Amino acid sequence: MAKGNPPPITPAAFQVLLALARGRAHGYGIMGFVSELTGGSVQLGPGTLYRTLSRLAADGLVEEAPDMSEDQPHDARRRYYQLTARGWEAAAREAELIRRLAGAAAEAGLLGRQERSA
Amino acid sequence: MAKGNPPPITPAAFQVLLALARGRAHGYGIMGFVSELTGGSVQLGPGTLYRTLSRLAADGLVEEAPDMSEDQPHDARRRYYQLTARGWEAAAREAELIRRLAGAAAEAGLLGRQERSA
DNA sequence: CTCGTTGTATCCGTAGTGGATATATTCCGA
DNA sequence: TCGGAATATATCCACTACGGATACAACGAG
Repeated sequence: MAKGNPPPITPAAFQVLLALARGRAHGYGIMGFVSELTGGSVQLGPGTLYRTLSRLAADGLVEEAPDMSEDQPHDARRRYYQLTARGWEAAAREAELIRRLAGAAAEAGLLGRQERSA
Repeated sequence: MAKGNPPPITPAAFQVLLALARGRAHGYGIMGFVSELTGGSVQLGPGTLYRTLSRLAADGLVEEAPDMSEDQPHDARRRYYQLTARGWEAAAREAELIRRLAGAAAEAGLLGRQERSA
């Protein structure tokens, strides 16, 4: 599972990691979260989603969670996933890059001139 | 050139648009800018760069600039590009999305807990 | 029991990416 | 001024990610 060199994080993979950073979730829930977060401008199809999940699991960045929903009636179809420690690190690394891009965009005047101290 | 529906902005395309948002530049300069901005974690190969530039130009998001360097000895090889109005809008739209992702990452605790008012 | 919905999984065509290669121009040292 | 290294653009090819279609299992409502 765990590989020596850090595998590259694709855009879709980051969306999944970001969704799971807020807590464990199942595939369908991730789809909804991404669509909602991005206002519908990013929509993961089932193909992309489940293949991405499989690849992230194979790389040891996410792992299947034992399904803890006690208030829900327990849906046997759902498969819950959560971040591993390595997954969290990878997500944080990528998030830092995203933040830098957003900063550069702000400096270039692309954003509505947010208050930026520096 | 200009198309009816807004063409999707690929990751590489956004890097190029972001670089050009700071001012006109030539291909090789864009490569260096992207590599420097991202600390080397993102590197556009020549294939990706020039194909992306061609596609952006065909979509009317960038256009060739007439080369205005007066202090430089004028290098005839260089081809300068700059954003069009539509290119700026597309870049701004994409930058807004990036900013939202960064915000979500911060809320999830992925970033080093930057000061966020809300 | 039956039907529509939820949820997961796989397949396939398309497109973006990255690296190698080719070629022309400029710069610099001998 | 001659030649070689570096700069800069451009194209080609293999690989992989992506998106949509499709299939199928399990749940809930009537």
